Amino acid sequence: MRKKTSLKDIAGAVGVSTALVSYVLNNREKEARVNADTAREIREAAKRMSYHPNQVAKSLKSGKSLAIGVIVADISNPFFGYLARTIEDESKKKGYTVIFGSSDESMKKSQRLMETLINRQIDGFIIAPAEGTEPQLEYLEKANIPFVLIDRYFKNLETSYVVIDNFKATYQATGKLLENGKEKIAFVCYKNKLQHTKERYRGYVQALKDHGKPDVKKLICEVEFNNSAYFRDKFEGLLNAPTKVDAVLFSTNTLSIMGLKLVIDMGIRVPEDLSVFCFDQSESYDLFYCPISYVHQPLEEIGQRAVQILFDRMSNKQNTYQQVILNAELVMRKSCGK
Amino acid sequence: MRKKTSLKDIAGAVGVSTALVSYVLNNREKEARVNADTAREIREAAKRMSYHPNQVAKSLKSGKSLAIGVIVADISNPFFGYLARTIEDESKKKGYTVIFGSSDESMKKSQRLMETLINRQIDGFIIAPAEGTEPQLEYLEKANIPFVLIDRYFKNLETSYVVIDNFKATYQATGKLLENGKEKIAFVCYKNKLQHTKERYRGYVQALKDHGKPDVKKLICEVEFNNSAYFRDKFEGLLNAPTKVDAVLFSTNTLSIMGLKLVIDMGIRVPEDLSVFCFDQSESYDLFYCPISYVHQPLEEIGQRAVQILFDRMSNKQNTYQQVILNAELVMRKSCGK
DNA sequence: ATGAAAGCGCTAACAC
DNA sequence: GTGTTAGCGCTTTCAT
Repeated sequence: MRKKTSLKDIAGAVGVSTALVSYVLNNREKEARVNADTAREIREAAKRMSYHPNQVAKSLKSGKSLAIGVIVADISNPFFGYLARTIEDESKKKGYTVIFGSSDESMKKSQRLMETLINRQIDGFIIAPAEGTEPQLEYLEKANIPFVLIDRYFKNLETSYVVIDNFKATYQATGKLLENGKEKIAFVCYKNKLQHTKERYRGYVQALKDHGKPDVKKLICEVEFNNSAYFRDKFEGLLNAPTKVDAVLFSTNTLSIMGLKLVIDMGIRVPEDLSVFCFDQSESYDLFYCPISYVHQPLEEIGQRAVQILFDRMSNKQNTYQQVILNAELVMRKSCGK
Repeated sequence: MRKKTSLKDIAGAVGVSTALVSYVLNNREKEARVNADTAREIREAAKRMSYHPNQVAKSLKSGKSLAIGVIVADISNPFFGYLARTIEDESKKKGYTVIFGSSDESMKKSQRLMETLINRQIDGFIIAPAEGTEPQLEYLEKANIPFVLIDRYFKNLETSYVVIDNFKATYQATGKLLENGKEKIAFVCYKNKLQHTKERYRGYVQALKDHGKPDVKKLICEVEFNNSAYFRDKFEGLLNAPTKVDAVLFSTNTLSIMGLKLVIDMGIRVPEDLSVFCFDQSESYDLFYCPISYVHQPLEEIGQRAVQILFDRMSNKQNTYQQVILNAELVMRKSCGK
């Protein structure tokens, strides 16, 4: 069993042309008015010879790959894993295959990934874009390859996207901590120029300002990606500083986890010594000794909407940009004190 | 900018044949003795016209897709997410694209996934096989499509695989609990016939038997996949039973997490009231109020070895089956009492 | 109701 | 050194 069965093999076996076989196996026998008996014979032969249509040949012919590319920062991060899973399920329903790739927030890797997928004639993209990837998106635009951004977007680029209202999310979370009487609320975020990062930052700052606390410089801890040693230093420094932080708001799930580990290591008690507000979701928020309050993103809806928008675009049902801003939900637990 | 540039377009622009363009852009100008100037012109034109080789056409021609398929239970489960990430990175190094899919431990979904990927002319598979998928693997074998199993394998099927010594893992973990003086050690596992499940079960039972405790019936909690209500009932029942369990060994990460949540809800103190030993890895094992002991699988090595074996097979360097059994590592923390 | 044939983009054997 | 051409497996138009 070396070689795969092709349409031609079946045609030969049944004694008809490949055209007929093609019609029948694509269930288009009616419109092609194929004889019912011939059709049956073809189907039987296909089954008997265990025929599998060659999607590569189909794609070459049709110009459609029936595949979409999904670029996230890291598929092993549960945040993206869950998003990816939703996208996978949703796309499968429409007969599409999904090809995932991790960019590690790197422009270079994102570029390579995108090229690979473009070479594979991907029909569309769903992307959580890394910093500085605007030109890559502009290229997609120029090349007329539909795409939808998730999680982040670029202010100066008109695209479709599905994100949450990040400003509101941190504004409200900070507000809750303030309501609970916290005076020195720290904010931990990544250092980058991505829209979602900036919005979360703005939301936090604005909330403090609106409560007569414009002096935030010493409360903010900006750290680099993929550098946990740096994070440790920086955050430990903040907690030990004379500022005497009494609450902290983490702006992503990875930061939250790293932060909580350090909190344990330092023997800091939550919420007695420190109130904590996290972001995204994690099993750990339930398992930490003090149940963690967090900003919950509707990942399933984000994935579904992104797929919907992409498919509308790909099928030309919709050729305007769609911009969806969803609300995050504050899940209140004991960790933000009282 | 509607249509993509093809070899022919470049050939036309430069005024040469497509053959030359093909040689040059595949860096085979030497062996084809292409004029250096012509080569330069071709490269320039390719760049100028932003040429991207059509991988679909290449695949059709060559019969190789330069893609491998990876089937796991659920890409959103960090265990598989991490494994997937390793496989992605490793494959990318060799110029291959990876297509992931989640089977949800369902034979049907696994079957559909496999067909989709076969239609796409995938060059090889890495699979964490679901229960009852032996026929699917036999089909791959017959169709001469290379594959490597990970995490699980089938005793009655000769295949390549990379797994851990599951018997030893639970045997040793149970041993540690016994050493710590635990008398009634419960075991929580999924109810299925997969080899890794059975081995973990056997390891636990054997350890108790070797310590003169052959009576394990009342200590074992077997639960169904994707049924957390069922788990809750069953496990809560076990903890409340007159048996008075003083330790519990969970046999997967998902069971561990569900179990720990219940332990918290029930107000059981670890390790005072109950010692706990978990499986796989999770951020939560560090963040639980009592650091959790666990059986750690070398995920990175599993992924790397699987990719290596698959590529050796695909390049015909190796046409025998490779069976790798790695050791898991016991990470000892406070949760297993003293 | 069915078949012949062109062509999707690319490679490679062969001719010149 | 370079061009011509067949063909990978499939779809689809046009004859018959």
